[in-house]
Amino acid sequence: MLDKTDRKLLCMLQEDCTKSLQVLAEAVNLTSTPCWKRLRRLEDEGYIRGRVALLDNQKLGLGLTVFVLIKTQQHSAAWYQTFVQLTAHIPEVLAFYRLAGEYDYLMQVEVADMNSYNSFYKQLVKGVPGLLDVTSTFAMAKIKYTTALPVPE
Amino acid sequence: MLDKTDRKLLCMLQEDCTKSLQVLAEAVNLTSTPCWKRLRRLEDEGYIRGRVALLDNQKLGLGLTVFVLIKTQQHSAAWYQTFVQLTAHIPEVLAFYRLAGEYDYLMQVEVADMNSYNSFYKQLVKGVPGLLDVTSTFAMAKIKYTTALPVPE
DNA sequence: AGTGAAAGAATCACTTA
DNA sequence: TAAGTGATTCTTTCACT
Repeated sequence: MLDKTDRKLLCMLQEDCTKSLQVLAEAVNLTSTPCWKRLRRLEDEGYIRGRVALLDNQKLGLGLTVFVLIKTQQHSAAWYQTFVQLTAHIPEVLAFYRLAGEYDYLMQVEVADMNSYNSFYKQLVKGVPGLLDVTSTFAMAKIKYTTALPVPE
Repeated sequence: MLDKTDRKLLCMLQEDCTKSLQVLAEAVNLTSTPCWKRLRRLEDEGYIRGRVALLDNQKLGLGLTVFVLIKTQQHSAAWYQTFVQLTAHIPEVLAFYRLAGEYDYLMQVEVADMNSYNSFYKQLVKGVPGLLDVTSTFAMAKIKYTTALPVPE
Protein backbone atom coordinates (compact mmCIF):
# COMPACT_ATOMS: atom_id res chain seq x y z
CA MET A 1 0.00 0.00 0.00
CA LEU A 2 0.96 3.58 -0.54
CA ASP A 3 1.40 6.14 2.17
CA LYS A 4 1.37 9.89 1.74
CA THR A 5 5.11 10.00 1.07
CA ASP A 6 4.91 7.38 -1.67
CA ARG A 7 2.07 9.23 -3.34
CA LYS A 8 3.94 12.50 -3.26
CA LEU A 9 6.97 10.86 -4.81
CA LEU A 10 4.86 9.32 -7.56
CA CYS A 11 3.23 12.66 -8.29
CA MET A 12 6.55 14.41 -8.53
CA LEU A 13 8.02 11.77 -10.79
CA GLN A 14 5.14 11.75 -13.21
CA GLU A 15 5.66 15.48 -13.67
CA ASP A 16 9.41 15.24 -14.08
CA CYS A 17 11.56 12.21 -13.52
CA THR A 18 14.87 14.03 -13.83
CA LYS A 19 14.54 15.36 -10.31
CA SER A 20 17.49 14.18 -8.25
CA LEU A 21 17.15 11.99 -5.18
CA GLN A 22 18.18 14.94 -3.05
CA VAL A 23 15.39 17.13 -4.35
CA LEU A 24 12.83 14.35 -4.01
CA ALA A 25 14.05 13.44 -0.54
CA GLU A 26 13.86 17.02 0.69
CA ALA A 27 10.33 17.39 -0.63
CA VAL A 28 9.17 14.48 1.51
CA ASN A 29 11.42 15.24 4.49
CA LEU A 30 13.72 12.29 4.12
CA THR A 31 17.38 11.80 3.36
CA SER A 32 18.37 10.25 0.09
CA THR A 33 18.77 6.62 1.16
CA PRO A 34 15.29 5.97 2.57
CA CYS A 35 13.88 7.94 -0.36
CA TRP A 36 15.85 5.82 -2.79
CA LYS A 37 14.58 2.65 -1.10
CA ARG A 38 11.02 3.83 -1.54
CA LEU A 39 11.54 4.56 -5.21
CA ARG A 40 13.05 1.16 -5.76
CA ARG A 41 10.13 -0.47 -3.97
CA LEU A 42 7.63 1.52 -6.06
CA GLU A 43 9.45 0.36 -9.15
CA ASP A 44 9.75 -3.28 -8.03
CA GLU A 45 6.09 -3.46 -7.07
CA GLY A 46 5.10 -2.10 -10.46
CA TYR A 47 3.71 1.30 -9.52
CA ILE A 48 6.25 2.85 -11.85
CA ARG A 49 6.02 1.28 -15.31
CA GLY A 50 8.93 3.17 -16.75
CA ARG A 51 10.56 6.49 -17.38
CA VAL A 52 10.36 7.99 -20.82
CA ALA A 53 11.18 11.12 -22.75
CA LEU A 54 8.22 12.94 -24.24
CA LEU A 55 8.87 14.41 -27.66
CA ASP A 56 7.28 17.35 -29.40
CA ASN A 57 4.80 16.51 -32.15
CA GLN A 58 5.25 19.74 -34.08
CA LYS A 59 9.04 19.58 -33.95
CA LEU A 60 8.89 16.10 -35.43
CA GLY A 61 6.60 17.32 -38.16
CA LEU A 62 3.61 15.46 -36.77
CA GLY A 63 0.90 18.04 -37.25
CA LEU A 64 -2.19 15.88 -37.43
CA THR A 65 -3.92 13.89 -34.72
CA VAL A 66 -6.73 11.63 -35.84
CA PHE A 67 -9.16 9.61 -33.78
CA VAL A 68 -10.44 6.62 -35.68
CA LEU A 69 -13.69 5.06 -34.58
CA ILE A 70 -14.27 1.59 -35.95
CA LYS A 71 -17.27 -0.71 -36.20
CA THR A 72 -16.92 -4.30 -37.26
CA GLN A 73 -19.04 -7.40 -37.65
CA GLN A 74 -16.11 -9.72 -37.16
CA HIS A 75 -15.85 -11.01 -33.64
CA SER A 76 -13.83 -14.21 -33.96
CA ALA A 77 -10.59 -14.60 -32.07
CA ALA A 78 -8.68 -15.18 -35.31
CA TRP A 79 -9.96 -12.00 -36.89
CA TYR A 80 -9.13 -10.03 -33.75
CA GLN A 81 -5.60 -11.42 -33.81
CA THR A 82 -5.07 -10.27 -37.38
CA PHE A 83 -6.57 -6.89 -36.68
CA VAL A 84 -4.36 -6.27 -33.67
CA GLN A 85 -1.27 -7.60 -35.42
CA LEU A 86 -1.77 -5.32 -38.38
CA THR A 87 -2.56 -2.19 -36.45
CA ALA A 88 -1.01 -2.16 -32.99
CA HIS A 89 2.47 -2.42 -34.44
CA ILE A 90 2.07 0.59 -36.68
CA PRO A 91 4.13 3.35 -35.00
CA GLU A 92 1.61 6.04 -35.99
CA VAL A 93 -0.97 4.32 -33.78
CA LEU A 94 -0.32 5.69 -30.30
CA ALA A 95 -3.40 4.38 -28.59
CA PHE A 96 -5.85 1.62 -29.41
CA TYR A 97 -8.81 0.65 -27.27
CA ARG A 98 -11.65 -1.82 -27.52
CA LEU A 99 -14.86 -0.09 -26.60
CA ALA A 100 -18.24 -0.93 -25.16
CA GLY A 101 -20.94 0.88 -27.09
CA GLU A 102 -21.83 1.96 -30.57
CA TYR A 103 -18.28 1.75 -31.87
CA ASP A 104 -16.06 -1.26 -31.27
CA TYR A 105 -12.61 0.33 -31.40
CA LEU A 106 -10.94 3.68 -30.95
CA MET A 107 -7.50 4.50 -32.28
CA GLN A 108 -5.36 7.58 -31.85
CA VAL A 109 -3.15 8.16 -34.85
CA GLU A 110 -0.35 10.73 -35.13
CA VAL A 111 0.76 11.67 -38.62
CA ALA A 112 2.41 14.53 -40.50
CA ASP A 113 -0.54 15.65 -42.59
CA MET A 114 -3.64 14.59 -44.48
CA ASN A 115 -1.53 12.92 -47.12
CA SER A 116 0.15 10.69 -44.60
CA TYR A 117 -3.17 9.96 -43.00
CA ASN A 118 -4.55 8.94 -46.34
CA SER A 119 -1.75 6.38 -46.69
CA PHE A 120 -2.40 5.08 -43.21
CA TYR A 121 -6.12 4.85 -43.88
CA LYS A 122 -5.68 2.91 -47.10
CA GLN A 123 -3.24 0.56 -45.40
CA LEU A 124 -5.80 -0.01 -42.65
CA VAL A 125 -8.88 -0.71 -44.73
CA LYS A 126 -6.97 -2.81 -47.27
CA GLY A 127 -5.11 -4.79 -44.63
CA VAL A 128 -8.03 -5.54 -42.37
CA PRO A 129 -11.08 -7.18 -43.92
CA GLY A 130 -14.47 -6.89 -42.28
CA LEU A 131 -14.36 -3.31 -41.09
CA LEU A 132 -17.92 -2.06 -41.26
CA ASP A 133 -17.47 1.60 -40.48
CA VAL A 134 -14.24 3.55 -40.17
CA THR A 135 -14.90 7.10 -39.04
CA SER A 136 -11.91 9.43 -39.02
CA THR A 137 -12.22 12.36 -36.68
CA PHE A 138 -9.57 15.05 -36.90
CA ALA A 139 -8.29 17.01 -33.93
CA MET A 140 -8.46 20.76 -34.38
CA ALA A 141 -6.78 21.59 -31.09
CA LYS A 142 -5.07 19.77 -28.27
CA ILE A 143 -6.49 21.35 -25.13
CA LYS A 144 -4.86 18.96 -22.71
CA TYR A 145 -2.55 16.00 -22.99
CA THR A 146 -0.83 14.55 -19.97
CA THR A 147 0.61 11.22 -18.99
CA ALA A 148 0.13 11.97 -15.30
CA LEU A 149 -2.52 9.77 -13.72
CA PRO A 150 -4.57 11.03 -10.82
CA VAL A 151 -2.97 9.60 -7.70
CA PRO A 152 -5.72 8.71 -5.21
CA GLU A 153 -5.75 9.72 -1.56
CA MET B 1 17.30 19.42 -38.51
CA LEU B 2 17.75 15.90 -37.27
CA ASP B 3 20.27 13.45 -38.58
CA LYS B 4 20.15 9.71 -38.21
CA THR B 5 22.02 9.81 -34.90
CA ASP B 6 19.63 12.36 -33.40
CA ARG B 7 16.65 10.30 -34.44
CA LYS B 8 18.09 7.16 -32.94
CA LEU B 9 18.74 8.95 -29.67
CA LEU B 10 15.20 10.29 -29.59
CA CYS B 11 13.80 6.83 -30.27
CA MET B 12 15.83 5.29 -27.50
CA LEU B 13 14.87 7.96 -25.01
CA GLN B 14 11.18 7.74 -25.68
CA GLU B 15 11.39 4.04 -24.87
CA ASP B 16 13.46 4.50 -21.73
CA CYS B 17 15.07 7.70 -20.56
CA THR B 18 17.05 6.09 -17.75
CA LYS B 19 19.64 4.83 -20.21
CA SER B 20 23.01 6.24 -19.31
CA LEU B 21 25.03 8.44 -21.61
CA GLN B 22 27.50 5.61 -22.07
CA VAL B 23 24.83 3.24 -23.30
CA LEU B 24 23.30 5.86 -25.58
CA ALA B 25 26.69 6.92 -26.90
CA GLU B 26 27.72 3.35 -27.71
CA ALA B 27 24.48 2.73 -29.55
CA VAL B 28 25.20 5.60 -31.92
CA ASN B 29 28.97 5.05 -32.09
CA LEU B 30 29.98 8.14 -30.20
CA THR B 31 31.71 8.85 -26.93
CA SER B 32 29.74 10.38 -24.13
CA THR B 33 30.62 14.04 -24.61
CA PRO B 34 29.47 14.51 -28.20
CA CYS B 35 26.43 12.40 -27.36
CA TRP B 36 25.68 14.60 -24.37
CA LYS B 37 25.99 17.71 -26.53
CA ARG B 38 23.45 16.31 -28.94
CA LEU B 39 21.01 15.53 -26.17
CA ARG B 40 21.37 18.99 -24.76
CA ARG B 41 20.77 20.46 -28.20
CA LEU B 42 17.68 18.30 -28.70
CA GLU B 43 16.39 19.47 -25.36
CA ASP B 44 17.23 23.15 -25.96
CA GLU B 45 15.62 23.12 -29.38
CA GLY B 46 12.47 21.64 -27.93
CA TYR B 47 12.49 18.19 -29.49
CA ILE B 48 12.41 16.73 -25.99
CA ARG B 49 9.50 18.20 -24.03
CA GLY B 50 10.35 16.44 -20.79
CA ARG B 51 11.10 13.22 -19.04
CA VAL B 52 8.40 11.61 -16.95
CA ALA B 53 7.63 8.47 -14.99
CA LEU B 54 4.71 6.42 -16.27
CA LEU B 55 2.59 4.89 -13.56
CA ASP B 56 0.42 1.80 -13.60
CA ASN B 57 -3.34 2.41 -13.77
CA GLN B 58 -4.32 -0.83 -12.11
CA LYS B 59 -1.83 -0.45 -9.29
CA LEU B 60 -3.28 2.97 -8.53
CA GLY B 61 -6.76 1.52 -8.53
CA LEU B 62 -7.70 3.25 -11.76
CA GLY B 63 -9.63 0.51 -13.48
CA LEU B 64 -11.88 2.46 -15.80
CA THR B 65 -11.01 4.43 -18.92
CA VAL B 66 -13.80 6.47 -20.43
CA PHE B 67 -13.89 8.41 -23.67
CA VAL B 68 -16.33 11.24 -23.52
CA LEU B 69 -17.65 12.64 -26.78
CA ILE B 70 -19.29 16.03 -26.45
CA LYS B 71 -21.52 18.12 -28.68
CA THR B 72 -22.34 21.70 -27.83
CA GLN B 73 -24.18 24.65 -29.30
CA GLN B 74 -22.09 27.17 -27.41
CA HIS B 75 -19.32 28.58 -29.50
CA SER B 76 -18.49 31.88 -27.84
CA ALA B 77 -14.99 32.53 -26.55
CA ALA B 78 -16.29 33.11 -23.04
CA TRP B 79 -18.12 29.81 -22.91
CA TYR B 80 -15.06 27.99 -24.24
CA GLN B 81 -12.94 29.60 -21.51
CA THR B 82 -15.28 28.39 -18.79
CA PHE B 83 -15.49 24.94 -20.29
CA VAL B 84 -11.74 24.54 -20.51
CA GLN B 85 -11.18 26.01 -17.04
CA LEU B 86 -13.65 23.62 -15.47
CA THR B 87 -12.47 20.50 -17.23
CA ALA B 88 -8.83 20.68 -18.23
CA HIS B 89 -7.73 21.09 -14.64
CA ILE B 90 -9.53 18.00 -13.42
CA PRO B 91 -6.76 15.42 -12.84
CA GLU B 92 -8.97 12.56 -14.07
CA VAL B 93 -9.00 14.18 -17.51
CA LEU B 94 -5.84 12.96 -19.20
CA ALA B 95 -6.55 14.13 -22.70
CA PHE B 96 -8.90 16.71 -24.12
CA TYR B 97 -9.18 17.55 -27.81
CA ARG B 98 -11.33 19.83 -29.90
CA LEU B 99 -12.57 17.94 -32.91
CA ALA B 100 -13.66 18.60 -36.44
CA GLY B 101 -16.74 16.57 -37.25
CA GLU B 102 -19.92 15.35 -35.69
CA TYR B 103 -18.69 15.75 -32.14
CA ASP B 104 -16.99 18.90 -30.89
CA TYR B 105 -14.80 17.52 -28.11
CA LEU B 106 -13.18 14.29 -27.01
CA MET B 107 -11.97 13.66 -23.49
CA GLN B 108 -10.10 10.72 -22.04
CA VAL B 109 -10.97 10.19 -18.41
CA GLU B 110 -9.25 7.78 -15.99
CA VAL B 111 -11.18 6.81 -12.88
CA ALA B 112 -11.40 4.02 -10.34
CA ASP B 113 -14.82 2.64 -11.25
CA MET B 114 -18.30 3.44 -12.45
CA ASN B 115 -19.10 5.16 -9.20
CA SER B 116 -16.23 7.58 -9.56
CA TYR B 117 -17.16 8.15 -13.16
CA ASN B 118 -20.67 8.98 -12.13
CA SER B 119 -19.33 11.69 -9.82
CA PHE B 120 -17.14 13.05 -12.58
CA TYR B 121 -20.03 13.04 -15.02
CA LYS B 122 -22.35 14.90 -12.69
CA GLN B 123 -19.64 17.45 -11.97
CA LEU B 124 -19.17 17.94 -15.71
CA VAL B 125 -22.79 18.38 -16.77
CA LYS B 126 -23.65 20.53 -13.76
CA GLY B 127 -20.57 22.72 -14.05
CA VAL B 128 -20.70 23.32 -17.77
CA PRO B 129 -23.93 24.73 -19.17
CA GLY B 130 -24.83 24.28 -22.81
CA LEU B 131 -23.60 20.75 -23.38
CA LEU B 132 -25.92 19.29 -25.98
CA ASP B 133 -24.82 15.69 -26.04
CA VAL B 134 -22.39 13.95 -23.69
CA THR B 135 -21.71 10.40 -24.82
CA SER B 136 -19.66 8.26 -22.46
CA THR B 137 -17.87 5.39 -24.11
CA PHE B 138 -16.21 2.86 -21.85
CA ALA B 139 -13.00 1.07 -22.70
CA MET B 140 -13.21 -2.70 -22.44
CA ALA B 141 -9.57 -3.32 -23.20
CA LYS B 142 -6.42 -1.32 -23.73
CA ILE B 143 -4.81 -2.88 -26.77
CA LYS B 144 -2.05 -0.32 -27.13
CA TYR B 145 -0.98 2.76 -25.27
CA THR B 146 2.34 4.39 -25.92
CA THR B 147 3.81 7.84 -25.51
CA ALA B 148 6.40 7.16 -28.21
CA LEU B 149 5.79 9.22 -31.32
CA PRO B 150 6.79 7.91 -34.72
CA VAL B 151 10.12 9.53 -35.52
CA PRO B 152 10.22 10.31 -39.24
CA GLU B 153 13.08 9.39 -41.59
C1' DA C 1 34.25 14.52 -32.15
C1' DG C 2 37.37 13.08 -28.35
C1' DT C 3 40.25 13.09 -23.75
C1' DG C 4 40.54 13.40 -19.09
C1' DA C 5 39.41 15.75 -14.92
C1' DA C 6 36.04 17.57 -11.60
C1' DA C 7 31.53 17.75 -9.80
C1' DG C 8 27.42 15.56 -8.83
C1' DA C 9 24.24 11.61 -8.14
C1' DA C 10 23.01 6.94 -7.14
C1' DT C 11 23.85 2.82 -4.65
C1' DC C 12 25.05 0.03 -0.80
C1' DA C 13 26.93 -1.97 3.71
C1' DC C 14 26.32 -0.78 8.07
C1' DT C 15 24.30 1.72 12.10
C1' DT C 16 20.53 3.59 14.85
C1' DA C 17 15.82 4.38 16.62
C1' DT D 1 10.22 -1.90 10.18
C1' DA D 2 11.77 2.53 8.72
C1' DA D 3 15.44 6.17 8.67
C1' DG D 4 20.23 7.87 8.68
C1' DT D 5 25.57 8.06 7.87
C1' DG D 6 29.36 7.78 5.15
C1' DA D 7 32.03 5.31 1.65
C1' DT D 8 32.09 3.62 -3.10
C1' DT D 9 30.89 3.62 -7.67
C1' DC D 10 28.81 5.27 -11.58
C1' DT D 11 27.25 9.46 -14.47
C1' DT D 12 27.14 13.80 -16.01
C1' DT D 13 29.35 17.87 -17.20
C1' DC D 14 32.98 20.80 -18.88
C1' DA D 15 37.53 23.00 -20.22
C1' DC D 16 40.62 21.89 -23.51
C1' DT D 17 42.46 19.39 -27.72
